[in-house]
Amino acid sequence: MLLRTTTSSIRPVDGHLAALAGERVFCSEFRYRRGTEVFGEGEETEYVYQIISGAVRTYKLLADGRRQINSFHLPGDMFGLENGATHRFTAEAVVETRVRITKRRSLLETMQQRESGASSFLGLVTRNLQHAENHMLLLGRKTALERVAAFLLELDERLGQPGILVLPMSRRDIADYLGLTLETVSRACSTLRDQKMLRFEGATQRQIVLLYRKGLAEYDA
Amino acid sequence: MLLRTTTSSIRPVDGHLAALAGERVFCSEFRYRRGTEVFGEGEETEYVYQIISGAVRTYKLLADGRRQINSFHLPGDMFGLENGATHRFTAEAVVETRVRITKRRSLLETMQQRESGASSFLGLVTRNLQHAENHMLLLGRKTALERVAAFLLELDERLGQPGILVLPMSRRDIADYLGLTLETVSRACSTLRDQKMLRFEGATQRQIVLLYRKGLAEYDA
DNA sequence: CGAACCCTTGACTTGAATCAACATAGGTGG
DNA sequence: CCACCTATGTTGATTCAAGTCAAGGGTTCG
Repeated sequence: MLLRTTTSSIRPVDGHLAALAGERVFCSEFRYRRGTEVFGEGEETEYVYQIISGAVRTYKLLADGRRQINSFHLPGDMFGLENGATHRFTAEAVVETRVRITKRRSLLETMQQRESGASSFLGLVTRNLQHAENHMLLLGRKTALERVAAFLLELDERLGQPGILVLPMSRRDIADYLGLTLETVSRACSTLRDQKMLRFEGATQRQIVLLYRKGLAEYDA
Repeated sequence: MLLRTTTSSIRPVDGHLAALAGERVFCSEFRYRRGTEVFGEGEETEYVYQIISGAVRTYKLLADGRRQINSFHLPGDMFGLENGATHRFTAEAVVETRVRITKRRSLLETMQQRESGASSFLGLVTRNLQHAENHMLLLGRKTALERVAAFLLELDERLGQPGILVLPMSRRDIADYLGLTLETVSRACSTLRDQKMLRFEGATQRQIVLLYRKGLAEYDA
């Protein structure tokens, strides 16, 4: 699945990845077209990725095609750094996405030399675990409306622009993240719109303005 | 909630916890009555625990009482060791449970002195994350029958005695782990019994003999 | 301009939840 | 040892939240 477009040959760059690993780590930039795979479940964990722009989804599949998206990765987020030798899920570009790539090996070596590096790695895994724990509560016990409200608040926090969401992912992606169907997600959004908690902006339904975050937070429970 | 019964004063013991942390770490044994809290969400992470006998559930609650059990901890398992300063969920004894307790501080210090110690801690967090990832797939996308089949296979693997399960937890606990109601869990067990995939043994419904694990694994998908 | 998506909405179906009744186990105290 | 009580578990009847099926409109892009 190497549909990568190299936009710059191997060179040192600044930013989180480089900062985390030290100046001597060399990174390169790649570009993934929407829908292309970054890595697959079971593949060797050779690289570590950081998103420059765009978005990536990581997911697991059941034999009959049912999909569960673990998480969305947005600009600034690192992903693909794992303890084991193989990836436990698939990563795909949600939209045209630029990523910074580093050899896992060189990053880990640099990490081990530094106190803060090791705790960064642990911190990364811990943050993922924490997110997973909260998501299990959502998937196991929340209603459709609560899930969608929680999703909107989560993305609102992560996308920078408070109150204004430009979602990179489709309703189907959201559904597979929240353990729902795309129709149910759509209906929940419409319900929240009717309740004046949000408003669609512009031509598409992917630009959302949050009008009453307190109300959403109450749904979030 | 300090209903602990000290069965031995502070003394060194062998076993995983001690082995992991080195001989110099002092542990003590405690006993928790069924239903008593080991630690609560938000409490300081002062101790690390390892189960000698019994079982512990860790869970999160919503405001209205809905509960999601993250995981069950069985003899040999460590729990309560976290990166942050506070626990992210509550831990309770499912049945009368004996645990070995160590001061988190002394364990972590000993860990930091050892190469293998640090990687053990990371390994622990990674295993938890991996379990959570699989559980999200279950909670988000599997049917009731698939969930119960997966649960039985998971416990079969972890309880040592292959094919023979003596469940320490109630149907309600199982339900709150699988994102179902206790009635649905009960019905699923009955269905699997009618399909000759399992058999109840003895007086209670908590002793289960797996008759056809291959069939269960197919449900697991 | 047409084709492929994406999203919404309506009608209906269904899997699991809820409500309810009952059986049995296990613990307690007389 | 038995009578009682509370926990727990099963099963049946019914309801309901979310899934499925279907139609139609809007955007995007080759």
